[in-house]
Amino acid sequence: MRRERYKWAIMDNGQLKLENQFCFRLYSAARLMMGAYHPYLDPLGITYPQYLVLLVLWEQDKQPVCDIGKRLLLDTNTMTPLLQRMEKAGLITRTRGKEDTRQRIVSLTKQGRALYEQAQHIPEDMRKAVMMPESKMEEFLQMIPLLDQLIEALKKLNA
Amino acid sequence: MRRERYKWAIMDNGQLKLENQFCFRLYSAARLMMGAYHPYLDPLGITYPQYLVLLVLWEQDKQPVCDIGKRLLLDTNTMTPLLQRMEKAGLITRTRGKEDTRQRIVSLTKQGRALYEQAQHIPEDMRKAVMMPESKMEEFLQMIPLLDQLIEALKKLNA
DNA sequence: TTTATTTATATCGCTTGCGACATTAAAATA
DNA sequence: TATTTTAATGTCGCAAGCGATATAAATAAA
Repeated sequence: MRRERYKWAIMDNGQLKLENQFCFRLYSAARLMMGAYHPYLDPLGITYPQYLVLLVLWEQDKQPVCDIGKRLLLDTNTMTPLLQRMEKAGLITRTRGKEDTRQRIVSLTKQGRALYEQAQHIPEDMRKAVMMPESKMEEFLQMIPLLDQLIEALKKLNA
Repeated sequence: MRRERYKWAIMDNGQLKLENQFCFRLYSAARLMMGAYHPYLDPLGITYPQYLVLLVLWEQDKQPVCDIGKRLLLDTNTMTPLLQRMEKAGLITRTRGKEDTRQRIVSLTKQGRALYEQAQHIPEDMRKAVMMPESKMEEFLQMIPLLDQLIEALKKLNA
């Protein structure tokens, strides 16, 4: 009994409590945020990761799998099945690279390109839905450079 | 051509670019952060979500599934299989509730409790590994109240 | 030019996460 | 008490993620 209390005193400073877990907050916020996209992505028939792929392709069509993966920080073991599903859904095509025959060039179909118009309102709608008091916006945006720093540090760490 | 440019001008203000996606940052940071836990969780033979369950049980043993789920913001369709795997791994037991026979009371096994000691160093190790310059710590911690606000807003939104 | 190495993609297996739905028991209401 | 509603758990199916591993093509090195 006394040993238990002693152990607590020297070992546990509360860092193993859920409330003190920075990562849990990140993990929860990310999950809930993806959930908040549902009302806007369901009508388009796409998931959030598929939306991310489309964002990349809308910026620049006809990219090899690895380039898209680099933007999204996802490896091919995630990208390939994801893209296969999008191909089956008629949003993209995957053709062999001409110069580098190993590559798969991902291109938007007419349908995939058409979704761009329907997606226009999403960022604004999400902003309104989530960061309800408009005044809070600036506070939330403060996180962006911090998240970017964190991501850069983690990219190196996981490399 | 001119129509394209016009459309761009009125519809696209760059919000559909990946760099302007707040959620993508959250999503990436959360994934990379979980990846950063691997070196510390693999030796314990647990995954990050399993670690979260243990955090909750280490705070308070013998809880029904729904209470753990409420803490982790996860529904039973996620919790049940997760707990079944943890039971199979010998970390917990799942017994029927006495007062409320619908409930499954989740209890730590000796093995599950023993992991508490081995987990003591994890928070500090993660901090050192990820937020490398100690000076940056305070900046990162600024995100906590903002993430909490965001999570609360999203909980209501997804409810 | 062989040979070794790296790169791009893919497959397999397993854990999560979650929408949809089913089941049973507790609680509330008629 | 009988009935309705709610709550706790579970199953099913599918989309992600990701470690491990395979394959083939491009590149570098010997």
